[in-house]
Amino acid sequence: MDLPKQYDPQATEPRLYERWERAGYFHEEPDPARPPFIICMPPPNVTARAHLGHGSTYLPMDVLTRYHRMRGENADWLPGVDHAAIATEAVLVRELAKEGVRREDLGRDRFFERAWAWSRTYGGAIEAQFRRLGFGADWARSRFTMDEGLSAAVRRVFVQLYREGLIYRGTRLINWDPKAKTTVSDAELEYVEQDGHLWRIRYPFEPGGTEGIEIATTRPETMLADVAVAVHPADRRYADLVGRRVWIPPLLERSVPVIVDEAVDPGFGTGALKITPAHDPLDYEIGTRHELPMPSVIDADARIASAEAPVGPYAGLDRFEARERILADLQQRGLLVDTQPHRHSVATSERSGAVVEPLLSLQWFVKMAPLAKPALDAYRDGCVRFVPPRHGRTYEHWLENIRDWNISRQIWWGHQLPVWYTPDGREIVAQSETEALEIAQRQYGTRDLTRDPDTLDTWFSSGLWPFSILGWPEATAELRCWYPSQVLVTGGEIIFLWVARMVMLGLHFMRGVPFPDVVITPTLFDAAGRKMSKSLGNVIDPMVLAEQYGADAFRVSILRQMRLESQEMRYQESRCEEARNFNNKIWNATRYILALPEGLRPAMTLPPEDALTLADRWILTRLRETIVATSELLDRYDFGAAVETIYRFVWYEFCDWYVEATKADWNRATRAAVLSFAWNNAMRLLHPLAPFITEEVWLALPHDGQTIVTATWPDPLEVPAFDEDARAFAHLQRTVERVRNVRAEIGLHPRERVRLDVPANVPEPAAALLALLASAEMERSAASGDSVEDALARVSVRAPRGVLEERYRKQLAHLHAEIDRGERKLGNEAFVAKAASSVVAREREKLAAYRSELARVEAALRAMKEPA
RNA sequence: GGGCGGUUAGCUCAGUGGGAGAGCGCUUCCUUGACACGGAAGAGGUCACAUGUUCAAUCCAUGUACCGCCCA
Repeated sequence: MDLPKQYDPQATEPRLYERWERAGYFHEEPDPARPPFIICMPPPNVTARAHLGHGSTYLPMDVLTRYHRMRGENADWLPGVDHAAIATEAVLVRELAKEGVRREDLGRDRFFERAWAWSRTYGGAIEAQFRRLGFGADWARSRFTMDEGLSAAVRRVFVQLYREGLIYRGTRLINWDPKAKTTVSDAELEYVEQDGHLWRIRYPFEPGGTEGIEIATTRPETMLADVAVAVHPADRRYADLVGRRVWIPPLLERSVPVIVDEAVDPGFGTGALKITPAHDPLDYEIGTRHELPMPSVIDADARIASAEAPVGPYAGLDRFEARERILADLQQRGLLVDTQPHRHSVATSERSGAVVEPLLSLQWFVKMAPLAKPALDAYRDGCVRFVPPRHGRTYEHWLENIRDWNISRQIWWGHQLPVWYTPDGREIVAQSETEALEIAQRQYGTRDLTRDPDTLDTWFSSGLWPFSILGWPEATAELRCWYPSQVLVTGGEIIFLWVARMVMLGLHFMRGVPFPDVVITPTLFDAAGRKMSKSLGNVIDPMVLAEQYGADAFRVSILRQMRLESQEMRYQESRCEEARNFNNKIWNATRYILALPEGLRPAMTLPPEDALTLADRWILTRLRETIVATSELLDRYDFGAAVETIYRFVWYEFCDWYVEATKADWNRATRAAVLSFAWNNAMRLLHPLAPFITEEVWLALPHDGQTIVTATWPDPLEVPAFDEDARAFAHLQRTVERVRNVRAEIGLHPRERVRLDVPANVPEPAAALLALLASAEMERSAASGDSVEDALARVSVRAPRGVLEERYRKQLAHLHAEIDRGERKLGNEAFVAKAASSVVAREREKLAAYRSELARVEAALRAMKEPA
């Protein structure tokens, strides 16, 4: 076989993936005879393109599914796409605007058709990218949150929760996104630090008066809707002002009372807080407590407008224009006392980036407390476990401070509420229009219904994901076998947005948690520790990396950096290069094996144990240990350590030592079988992490079956281990290093041979190996030392006296220091008395070893000084 | 303001109550018949700081400083 010197992933990867998918290796049917291993893919947005973050979040799922598939489980990774209501609608509205068309001109039905068409076109894009990265999801089962089945599940859940009293309609303070013209939930806010101002403003006791109370605010435009000024009850500065009335500037057309409330922070600003219940969450709470009126002065376009309070000349102004005008007027009236720069967090919409305006509005809500309780209990009872565990705190904290969830959105793309109204405003909630009409006829004697135009928050449908994609509410085999799934893998930022809601809804509708384990993956940053963002220009496109270095290299580069406990990960592109080099190393080791002159037998069997050489025994022992360690690490979701373990075995043990050892003549009889056996096993261990190159190599070597994808996971019991021989080989390694060390000190050219005196009781194969690996010529000297290890330690290098003497002196200094340390430690009565006996014993052993080493070095030094 | 995490070699990060580690980078040598996307040898760290617990602390506890994430 003639293989190129360098591995070419670009030519290999797409070809292999196509074959895998066509052969259906990623597809499974529910099979109660085997343990299930199910992962529901967090559905990426239909608008999304693969970015580096998908690497850290989605790669572990692929690794786990592939690993469990190889273990013979009923393993399936269920993919899908989310309809991303606000983001998609924004894209479509922009597209329409280019054609000069408004959403309303098109009409709801045609808009909906267009959104569907758009989703069909772009929804596949990210799945194609995932394929390029080697993700082995069961694409035939891919679902879209807008599919008919999933939509039916959404209606069913809405109707049931409504009938249970867990969904209601009411007027509450909500977060209004004035750009997207819709509500957004608390969880969709992003708090952005901004430079603003803190203005001190005097509210006079009399219009035109100079006496009054000073308040501090960052939002003067909301003054128009003020209904009170509040101070802390214990704040003595204002005690005698409580109960008085002050006039609201700048119009001075209304007066409001000074009240007390515990929620006021006396240390912030002046300690006096203006209360605007209709435009601030804290003020809303205070207003509710004190039963204050709640006039609104800002409309859905974020402009000043009101029928409930005078807004004077500001009517029609944008909220930020109004702020400037009001400040100017306050200044003119002498009511603006002070202006300070002030940095604070401003709530913005995650989707549109607009500054969110709290508004009072009639909306639909889910009553969360009754759903949160079981979700909290499930966590506390250990039915839901977070990895790493500390993330459980976030989950707990959110559920303990749960607030009702605003689920209605004023957009068209999404699941329209299954709610109809009679002409006199009674609400009917039903699975279908037919059912709604029946109810209307029966209860209210009318068939004149209007459907609520709002749609549901996208997260409402994703909350049902773990069972809706299995066919719920139909009683499918998938639902029976595959609920709950085995593990959820996702990013920390959606623990409450998504994870907690899935648990709540899973418990409520399926009577069980949707997954026992939740693995939270780290957030990706650039090498300098900055978040990746387009504006910073530091984003790295995984597709570019895959093209440049290969998908395997990209995968290994990410997985290798993942640490179980860390919450952030700095990505360095150099890691990708290293991983590519690693793949090239694998490739070339394979070339070596395939080019062995004696050839490979097609069957993958090991020679009889008594034929195995020292090196064979060592690499097989290490292989077994590596299999055990890798399996344990994958079971614990410790991907970084798993990669590291295999990496070490492949490069530093198999390639650097074993392959080199097989170049010795005495190793010829067994090497072909051991090389192909160990390499076959190593490829299987590595396959979940780097699927492509392992398949390519596995197919080229002796193997059983059609593909490594469904090959069995290596079994440590099928690999013989020889602990004692492995230790002897390790001693040989140390001896080789020692000799190389001296060579370097002498400055010997690599091709020049160094001469060694090797004690006669070092067995011939070991001596030959030593000579090969250290590039030495040996002469046998008298047997010495009572074990092979000891004899190896007595191997001596022939080198100029000065070099050796220098070397011995360094060794002596080191040994004296170690012996001194050990003697002091063992001489300490407290240590011997109180330390664990095993620790003391180990110290004694170490001391004895150092002493005999010292004797050996001293003898060598003496022998060298004696004239021959 | 609340919660959580980090500070170990130039960089990115492992790690353990008992002799400081890896990869990259750096220095020197090497086109040895798998691989220069390679091989060999080497330099480099008072494990942020302070106090405490302990026979023993980089590791445990408390505090300080700085950095970051999430939430309000």
